[in-house]
Amino acid sequence: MGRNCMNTLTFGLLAILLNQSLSGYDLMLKINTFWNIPHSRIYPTLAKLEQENYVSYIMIEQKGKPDKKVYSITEKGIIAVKEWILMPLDSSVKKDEFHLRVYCTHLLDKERAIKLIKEREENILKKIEVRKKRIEEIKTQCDNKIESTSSSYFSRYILISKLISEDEIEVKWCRWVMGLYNNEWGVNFLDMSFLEF
Amino acid sequence: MGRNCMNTLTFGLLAILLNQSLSGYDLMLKINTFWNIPHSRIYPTLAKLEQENYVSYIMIEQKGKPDKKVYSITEKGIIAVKEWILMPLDSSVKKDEFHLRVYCTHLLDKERAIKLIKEREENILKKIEVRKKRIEEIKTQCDNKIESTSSSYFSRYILISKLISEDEIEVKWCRWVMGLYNNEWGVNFLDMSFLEF
DNA sequence: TAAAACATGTAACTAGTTACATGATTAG
DNA sequence: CTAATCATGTAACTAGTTACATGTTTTA
Repeated sequence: MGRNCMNTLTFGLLAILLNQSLSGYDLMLKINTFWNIPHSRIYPTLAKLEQENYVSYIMIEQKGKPDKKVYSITEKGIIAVKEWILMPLDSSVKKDEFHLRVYCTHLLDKERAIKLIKEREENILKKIEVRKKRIEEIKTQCDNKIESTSSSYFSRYILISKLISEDEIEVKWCRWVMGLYNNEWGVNFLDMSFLEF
Repeated sequence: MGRNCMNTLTFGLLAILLNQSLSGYDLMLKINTFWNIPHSRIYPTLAKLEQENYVSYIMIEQKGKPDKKVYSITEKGIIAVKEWILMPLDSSVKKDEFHLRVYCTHLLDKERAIKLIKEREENILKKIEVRKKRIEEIKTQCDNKIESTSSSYFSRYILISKLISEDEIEVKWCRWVMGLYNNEWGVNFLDMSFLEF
């Protein structure tokens, strides 16, 4: 009850509510940018946050759609986020099953290996398209200039830039690997020229 | 009992055992390259894999150290890995609390924001050092040439190259963001010149 | 002399996934 | 007419974390 119930998910929800008041359903959609959480975790967590006064909600009746609870962050919630953002951050390794498969590519013949890498490349290219549309939306919303580092547009802009840069480097890596499979290498491939970007 | 008990962890353990026979303790250390798993999950999982004949073990008595079980992959285990590596891979978003904090940087003053980014940069630079040592070990082990894409050195080499490239791009991003905080930007910073690497 | 490394295991907990449950509207 | 979207919730499960439990040797 009175014990500390704050975890990454609760801070994630509060972080999103900093910028706008949203329903549990919309929070679920938004938090999927950060990591995949199903609604089955969102709703009980919001109920808990509301009990502990980190958020409050109002019922909104809709026509043609079910009623919804629109949540807003409280003063207590804002203070909690400000404390959390400066807490020591553990740099744990993220689980990525693709990396585990890359570790086993030597088991595959050339065609199957290239298929694995090609599919990855295509998935990432699709992600980049979505993100570039998102960045255009942000630019439009703030009239093509970000007034200061204390604007939430700034945070969103630097984050999406990070995600795109990581995707772009992965596409380069995919192409480098496919090149290696197509014999575009000699004994000198170990000088890692791929990394000189 | 007879039901399918295979998950990402079981395939992770089998993938490592493909290259070398190891104890549960050493498997725990190795799998930490991919994601953090404590020994409390490793030991019961290995017992289950052994029951289902994906691995086998021999007891090794040691002087000055506790006895250990050294696990090896079986034929059944190798077949399972070969099937798994081609199974459809869900491209789910990885949980990264740092990204969530970046999303809130506009709440921080310049000094605190730079501290957050600087600490991230330093952590990644340390990771890069460790990985560059690892890549040198791999190069030494295979006498500075990777004979073919069917060698396990190839898999390990392309994987570590991927991790290093991702770390390097994140360092660049950190420096770009710190530059923005130090007013190295005009209205045109939105042209994303950072991404032209 | 305290901590870390080596080595294996279990217990109790929190986090995350999948399925069950309901029900209207809209798009293909 | 079937699936997707909007909308909220619970139940049952698997995955992952932290703590308990034991014991030796080596390093700081």
